[in-house]
Amino acid sequence: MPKVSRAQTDLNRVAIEEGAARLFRERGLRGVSVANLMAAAGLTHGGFYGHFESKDDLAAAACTKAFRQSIARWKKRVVGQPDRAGARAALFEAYLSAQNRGSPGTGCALAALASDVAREAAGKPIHGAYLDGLEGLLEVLQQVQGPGGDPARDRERALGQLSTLVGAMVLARATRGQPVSDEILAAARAALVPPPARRRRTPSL
Amino acid sequence: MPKVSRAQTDLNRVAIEEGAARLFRERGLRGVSVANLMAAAGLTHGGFYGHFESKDDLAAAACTKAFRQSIARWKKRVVGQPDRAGARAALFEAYLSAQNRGSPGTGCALAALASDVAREAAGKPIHGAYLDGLEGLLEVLQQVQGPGGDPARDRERALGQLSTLVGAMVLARATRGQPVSDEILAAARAALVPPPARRRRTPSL
DNA sequence: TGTACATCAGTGAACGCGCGTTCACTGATGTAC
DNA sequence: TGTACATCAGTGAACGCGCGTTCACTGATGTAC
Repeated sequence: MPKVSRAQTDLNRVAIEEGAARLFRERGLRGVSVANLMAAAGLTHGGFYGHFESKDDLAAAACTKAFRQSIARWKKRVVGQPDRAGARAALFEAYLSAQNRGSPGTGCALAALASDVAREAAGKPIHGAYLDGLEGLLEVLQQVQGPGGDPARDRERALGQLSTLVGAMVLARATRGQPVSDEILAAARAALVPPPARRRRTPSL
Repeated sequence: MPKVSRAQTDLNRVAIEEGAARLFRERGLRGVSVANLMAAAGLTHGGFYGHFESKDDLAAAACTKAFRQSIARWKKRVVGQPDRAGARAALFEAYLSAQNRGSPGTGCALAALASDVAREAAGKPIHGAYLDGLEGLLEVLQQVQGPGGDPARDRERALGQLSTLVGAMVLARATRGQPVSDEILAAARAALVPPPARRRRTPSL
């Protein structure tokens, strides 16, 4: 039909979404133009509206995609841990790493897009995508609380931990290159990972 | 000299900075134009460069001003509290309120500008202003830790608390209007203000 | 299987618009006498 | 105190540029026979 096969068209759409998921997290919703987004997929800007209704439409799709990546990564980290405390420690240490700080484009959308979503007009489609993503990450974290807590208490704990994780990451990124940036990540690890649990992570011969 | 007295010129500069401190926090550094900033002070855009070298220059000045406002407010809240735990509780409850969530323009610059500062190029003047502001707020929080902790431990605790505060606020703002937004603020209060200290705040007849 | 043709994904010029910054000009203010 | 004039804060048009979106066009693909 067109200059490109249907299969390639589908691949192009995926490439646009994946590039957008990375670029929006790196530079913000207003820091990337439609032309930038298409160029990242090897295309020119004119074809954009064959794939998406608007930039807002793609922003919501990219947000959903970014959260799916994070949720899958969190679940993968959780399995294979000996217990819930170990699973939490594994999540927190990975989240609060210098590597995660330096890679917003592949990191947590919760931290990367929070301010952008907060400033978007109320009706924009990204709000729903962000909310769903938050609930998805929260569910993973909630299931490694306890043991023995009631679900409401576990959800509250998970929300508190999520706040600390996200706050530490946005502050560490805003102060990148300064000593305090590392201090922030270390302080959040100290607050979230109790010393006994941390010691247990080293092989106990 | 010009159409306006020297005294009025100084007042105009202050008005531009104060409007900028509010607008940048509300809409982000790229969400406000020079024309918007000048209009907020009742002026037209052409005169901007008589006051500031560039938009980046004003952004740094506005950031410093915003932090000064927050630091003064934090200090004011701390004095008059019976003890350090009470002072922390007063700070946390005020910070994690629905009112603060709804007023980013007059709220904490740490939360409002974190993502914007993280995305600014390394050499931009706002980085220094943000760093100084963070240290200023941190100092207030550090001095109400303990009692009896060593300064390094107090600083670490304060950085952890700051992370939770900022993370809860950016997440609550990103989910404004949804039930989870209130849940986040409540969860952060539960994590930061221990139940005994909370109970002590109610008048004990 | 081979051919003729309709389809439509992608291209690139163009739309109106707002951006940060510059600059010739204005006219009330501050100063010199 | 009154007058003449130099100063410069503020104005608004203009600069080149990039934005989101539209659209006439292209030409390889998929289809009908």
